[in-house]
Amino acid sequence: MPTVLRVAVPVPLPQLFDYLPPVDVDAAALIPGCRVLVPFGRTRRVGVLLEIARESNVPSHRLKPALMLLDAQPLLDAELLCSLMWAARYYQYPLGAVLECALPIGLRQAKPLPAAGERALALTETGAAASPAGKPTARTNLLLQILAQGPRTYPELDNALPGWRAAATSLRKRDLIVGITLTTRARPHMPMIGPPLNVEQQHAVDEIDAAHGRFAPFVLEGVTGSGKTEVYLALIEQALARGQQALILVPEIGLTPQILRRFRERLPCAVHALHSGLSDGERTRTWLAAARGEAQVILGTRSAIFTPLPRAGLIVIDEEHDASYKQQEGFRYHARDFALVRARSLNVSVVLGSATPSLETLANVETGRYRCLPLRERAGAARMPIPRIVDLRGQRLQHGLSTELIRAIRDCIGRGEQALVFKNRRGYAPVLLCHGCGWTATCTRCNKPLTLHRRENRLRCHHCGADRPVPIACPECQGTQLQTQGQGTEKLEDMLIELFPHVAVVRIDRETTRRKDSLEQLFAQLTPDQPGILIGTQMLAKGHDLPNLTLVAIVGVDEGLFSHDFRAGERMGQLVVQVAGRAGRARKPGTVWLQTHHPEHPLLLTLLRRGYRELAAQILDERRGAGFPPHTHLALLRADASSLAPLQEFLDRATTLASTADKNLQALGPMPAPMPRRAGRERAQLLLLADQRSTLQTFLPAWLNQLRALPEAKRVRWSLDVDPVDLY
DNA sequence: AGCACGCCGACT
DNA sequence: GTCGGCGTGCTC
Repeated sequence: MPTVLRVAVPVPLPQLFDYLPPVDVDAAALIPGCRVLVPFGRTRRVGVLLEIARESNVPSHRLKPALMLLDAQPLLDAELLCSLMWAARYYQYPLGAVLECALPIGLRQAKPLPAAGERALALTETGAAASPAGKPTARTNLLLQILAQGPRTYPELDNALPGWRAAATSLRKRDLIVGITLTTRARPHMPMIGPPLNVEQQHAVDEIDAAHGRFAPFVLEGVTGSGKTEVYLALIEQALARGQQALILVPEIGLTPQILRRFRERLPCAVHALHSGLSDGERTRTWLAAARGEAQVILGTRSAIFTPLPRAGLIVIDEEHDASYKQQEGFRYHARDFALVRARSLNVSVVLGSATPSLETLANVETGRYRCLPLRERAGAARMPIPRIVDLRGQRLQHGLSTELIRAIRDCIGRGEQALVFKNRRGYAPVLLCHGCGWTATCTRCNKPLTLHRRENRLRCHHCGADRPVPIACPECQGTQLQTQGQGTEKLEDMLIELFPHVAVVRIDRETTRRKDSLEQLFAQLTPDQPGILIGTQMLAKGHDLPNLTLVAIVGVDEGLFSHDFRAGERMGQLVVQVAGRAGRARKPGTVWLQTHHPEHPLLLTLLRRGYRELAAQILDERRGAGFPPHTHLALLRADASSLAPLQEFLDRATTLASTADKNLQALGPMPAPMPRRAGRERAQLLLLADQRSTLQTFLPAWLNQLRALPEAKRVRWSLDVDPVDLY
C-alpha cells in the first residue's frame, strides 16, 4: 500500500496535490506542517505537507515523487495549520496561497533556515585592542564604546544608538567589529517602572488575568489618554511571568518608533517588531524565534497575526476598529477576526482595545460574547475636550476656514498653545478648473478630477497614481485663468503660514512623511512649550503625544456624512473621536472645532451630545432596520475588465447562479462599483447578503466552483471578498 | 500564478 | 522566411 503526501502548493488553485514520498526519506520524518520541495508542471515549488494518505484519487502513474523534505521539524505547528485551514475555508482562498501568505518570504524558498538566535555585533580582537581615534562623539566611536562592554543585539543597538547601521558598516570594513549570532536568550534588563494603575485599569487587568488559560475575548474601551497601553503592559508582564508569549497587533500607522520604544523600555525582555519596513531576513528570524518559543513579545502590524505562538499567553489588538487590519487584496483576511480564531484554538485571552470600537465588536458585546471593560477616566490630569460646532452656512470662508475658527486658532497661539487642523485631503486642491470655459483637469483612466500638487507642480490622480505636469493654459479654450477649487493640506499650510508667520507650521501627510523616520522629525519641529500649528490627514489621528495641543479643528466632516458607503457614519464618528483625542492630553483643557454645513445632522448631533457609544447604538439600530452588518453578513464579488460587455456578462451569470440557490440569500446587483472606472478599467460588483454566516459559508464554495467554470470568467479579472469593509 | 503550446503580423 | 503578440490549457 503506497504512502501518498497531500501537499498545499502556492498556486491560486483550491485543491491539494498528491505526491509520492521523496526517495530515501524515512516515513517517520514525514510530519504535517513540514515543507516539501515538489515538481510542479515544468517548475518546482515549495509546498506544505498537510496529510499522509494511504491512497490518491489521481491515477498512480501520474503521481510524481516529491523532490526533498525541507524540514526535520514541522515549520507550522498543529494550531497554526488548523487556524490557517479555517481561514482558507472562511475567506474562500486557496489553502496553498494562504500558507504562502502566512510564511515569511525567507521560508517560501528551498533554502536552509537562518541560524537560530539573534543577530548581534561584537568587537574583533583588532577592535578590542584598538585605541579610540577621531572625534569621541562620532557614531563609530560610540558604537565601539558600547561594544567594548560586550556583544549587543540589533534591537539593543536600535535603542542605544539610532543610526548605528551606517557606523557598523564602516567598522566592519576596517575589521574592528564582526556580526555574530547570540544563541543564548538576550539577558534581561531592568525595565522602567510605569505609573501606578488607576482603579479601572487595575480592574481590567484583574478581570482579564482571572481568565488566563482559556479563550476569553475582552473589549478594552477607553478614550485616548485613558491608559490602555498600561493595561496591555501589565497583562504582558503577567504572561511573561507565566513563561508565555504575547502578541500585540497595532494598525499600520500605529507601529511608530515611540510605541516600540515604550514597550522596550517597560518590558524586561526583547520586544520583536514585525512590519513591512523590515528586511526579509529580519522577518524570517523573528518568525522562527517565535516558532521556537524564544521570542516572547511580538509587536506587529496585520500580517503578524500569522506568527506561530507555541507558548501563547495573550493576544492584543490595539485600535481594533482600524480598517488597516483588513487585507484589501489577494487573501482578504481580517487580522482582528482571525485573532479571535487563533485565541480560541490557543486557549488564550484576546483583548480588543479602542476608544471607538467597531460596530461588529459592539454587537458582540451586546450579545454577551465579548466582555467590555471600560476605562472612563483619562489618566493623570487629562480631560476630554469640549466640542464646538461651526455652522458654515452663509459664512464667508478664507480658504475653507471660517473667521470664527481662525480667531480661535489665533487665541490658542496667543496663549502659547498648539493647534491641529485636520483635513482628510492631501495635495493643494482637489480640483483644477478653467475659469473661461469650465474645463476641469480629469484623469482619463478614472474619470475623476486630478489633484493639484503645487509644491511639485504636478497634477495627480489619487485613485490610480497618474502623474502629469500642470498645463499652462486650458487645453480646451487656451485660456490662462486656471483656478483651484476646494482645499487640501498644502493649501491650508500656505494659508496658515501667511496668517501666522511667526509660528511653527508643520504639515503631516503622505507627501511630507515619505522618508523613513520623517514622522518623528516633523513632530520634533514643534517645541513642546511653544505655540505651533499642525496640519494633516488621517495620519494625525494617532501617534505622538502633544501635551501643549489644546485646539483641534476638523475641517472636512461633511464628506463623511453623505458618502454612499453604509459605513460612512461609523467612520465619521471614529475619526472625530480619534482626532479629538489628540487635544487636552495635559493639564490644559482642549477644544474641538467641527466645521460643517450640516450642524443639524442627526449623527453629528448624537456624537457631540451623547458620545460615540450612543452614536454607535443609533447606527446599529439603523443597520438592523436596513438589514445590514453586523446583523447580516456580506460577501462581495468584484470584477473589472477593459470593456463593459464581458463584465456585464460575467456578473449576470454570477447573479443568476446566486439568486436561484438559496432563498435565505439575497443578491444585490450587479451594479457599477462606487468607482465605476479606475486605472483604465471598468468595474462592477455583486453583493451577497445573508442573515446567517452559515448560509454564505455553505453557498460560496459551490458558487465559486461554478464561477471558475464559466467561460465568461476568463474574460474578466474577478475576486471574492468575504466580510468586505470597503465596498469601493 | 507560471509556463508551455499555438496560430497570425512586421522585421533582420 | 523568423521573432513575438497574448488566447487557452494544465499543473499531483
